[in-house]
Amino acid sequence: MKIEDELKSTVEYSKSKQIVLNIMYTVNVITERFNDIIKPYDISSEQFNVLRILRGQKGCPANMCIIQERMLAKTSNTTRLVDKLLLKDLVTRNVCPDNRRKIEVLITAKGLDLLAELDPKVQEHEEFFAKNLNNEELEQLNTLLEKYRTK
Amino acid sequence: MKIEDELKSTVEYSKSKQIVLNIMYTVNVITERFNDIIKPYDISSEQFNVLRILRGQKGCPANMCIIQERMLAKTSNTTRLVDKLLLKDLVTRNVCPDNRRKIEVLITAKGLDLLAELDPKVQEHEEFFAKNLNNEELEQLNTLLEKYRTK
DNA sequence: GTGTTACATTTGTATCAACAAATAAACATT
DNA sequence: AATGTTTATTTGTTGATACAAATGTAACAC
Repeated sequence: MKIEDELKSTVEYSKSKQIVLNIMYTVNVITERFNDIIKPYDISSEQFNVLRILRGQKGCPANMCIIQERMLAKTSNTTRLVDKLLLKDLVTRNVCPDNRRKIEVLITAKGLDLLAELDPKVQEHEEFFAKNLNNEELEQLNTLLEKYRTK
Repeated sequence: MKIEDELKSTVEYSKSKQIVLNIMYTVNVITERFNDIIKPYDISSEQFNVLRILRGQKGCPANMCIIQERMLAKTSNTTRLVDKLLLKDLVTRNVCPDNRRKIEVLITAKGLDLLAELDPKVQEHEEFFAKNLNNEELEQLNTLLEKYRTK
């Protein structure tokens, strides 16, 4: 469905405006569905994102800087995100012995269990939309997005 | 730049995960730049969005339902968004005489002036990214996004 | 070793978003 | 005309976000 119709617009947008609104709108569609998935598990999508980053570290502790640069939304407050995860025993947080300015954050077994439980649901979510495109189209979309955001 | 590199990932993602992260990341890149533009004007991007919807009404008042269904983020609180615009004299709000459950929201001359001032900057913003793609690629990207989010 | 700068993270504050519950008017039914 | 139902909007509350300023630590110059 055209973006003008999704947003019930009476006027047609320029190509470049269409793209911006189209991407923004698509994110909201994706996010809405994703939030439904993780809602029963009592974590936010950004908290989930941090957990996934920590798992990606494969046992190697991550400091705040590393988490920040791997997060989707760079403006999020990493400290308070980790605070929340700490309260739920999904991560541990310790001052780095080599450099006391740094913080070592690690995912716990409980955190890993939660991710393992979510994995199939998250995969299903990703494939729910991806199944609308064939393999070549998926490649194209990825490539176009990469090219689009070049600064 | 590949999404894995943007997010400094050590592992490669599945195609479907790439798309989700790619779209999410691209929105953040777009939004970050857009917020820089509107920041000096002391309105949020959602407030700007509501103003644009109201201008699109071409003098015809919009009620809350109409605004809501045309907004990008359907979960936003329209009442309080309009509150903020009202405080800045960018819109007017009146009870609809025909149906007192409804509210008639109109953009003011001041609101229209603000939009007129922002128009070239917003257009420049949209074209900043769009210029990375040729006309055919822009079409393709729009089409792929539409197809992708089919439910 | 003292002072300066850079780095890593936290905290304060004000604003904004999410979701459920509440209100209030219009419409339908008997 | 009283009753229940639907529609349109608002409000309460809790939690998240954004940005600036503050804190504490390390590194380096001299």
